[in-house]
Amino acid sequence: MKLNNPDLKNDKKQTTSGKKESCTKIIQPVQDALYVLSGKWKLPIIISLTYGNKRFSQMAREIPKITDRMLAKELRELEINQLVKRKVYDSIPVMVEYSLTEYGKTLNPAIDELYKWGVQHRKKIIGKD
Amino acid sequence: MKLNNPDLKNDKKQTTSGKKESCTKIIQPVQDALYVLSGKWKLPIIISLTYGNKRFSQMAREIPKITDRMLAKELRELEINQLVKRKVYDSIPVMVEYSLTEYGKTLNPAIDELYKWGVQHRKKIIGKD
DNA sequence: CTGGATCCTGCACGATACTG
DNA sequence: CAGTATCGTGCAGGATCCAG
Repeated sequence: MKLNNPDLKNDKKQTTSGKKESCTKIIQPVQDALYVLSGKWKLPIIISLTYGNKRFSQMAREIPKITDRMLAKELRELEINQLVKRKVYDSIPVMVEYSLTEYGKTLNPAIDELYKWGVQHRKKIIGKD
Repeated sequence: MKLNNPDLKNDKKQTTSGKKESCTKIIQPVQDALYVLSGKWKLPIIISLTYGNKRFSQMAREIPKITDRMLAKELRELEINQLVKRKVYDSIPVMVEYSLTEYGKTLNPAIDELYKWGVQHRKKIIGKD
């Protein structure tokens, strides 16, 4: 299982607004983030968990159109990347509770901005159709 | 050429922090955003352009590992989605200048958060290797 | 210099069936 | 309930060559 972006290499501080420095310094960390969040379902899963700990079937119901296979697969990757925690209760039948790790919660500001942009974008697209 | 997320449908206001409402209301706009930004290169291209208008070959040099084919393809999609402007100068040889539209610039906050998270993440990963 | 045309490959993702 | 196993497929994206 691949854990890290194979291109991980350098490091530097900077913010996207203002400075003139080489944009590749910005691009690399963004690509690192995209790598961990890659795929169609990781952000939806994370969002689902920011609204409370959930069980597998609960998430499967809440996330539109996701399949069991993809849910299981992406949850596994998110767990490996320590964004998601998995807790098994030895009841019958088995019950599994998923939750965000503290690290996972640090994605919240980024998700929030994406959400806000998405809302605007949706308005723009629907408006002119 | 597909322009819009085929699942475009509803709309509502909300922010990711705080409220209790159904998370699917959050998921949909985020997926809309991801749809427009999909692929390995769209954000890197946009970032490159937030640091100034660029010509094709300039971007090809600045964005690590991108191929001419992908650069052309993704620029086309970004132009269709009105995030990027394309201006042709009738010189010999032809010169083309790309720039962000005002709309494209509205992605800045989201990119900035992704960048900040990416920097932290890179530190975390490199730290424990 | 700015791309387009072709060819090729892997893998992301879906569908369906099955299990402890 | 919480997944796994298997199969099939499209398409994203790389490599290479060509063109106005």
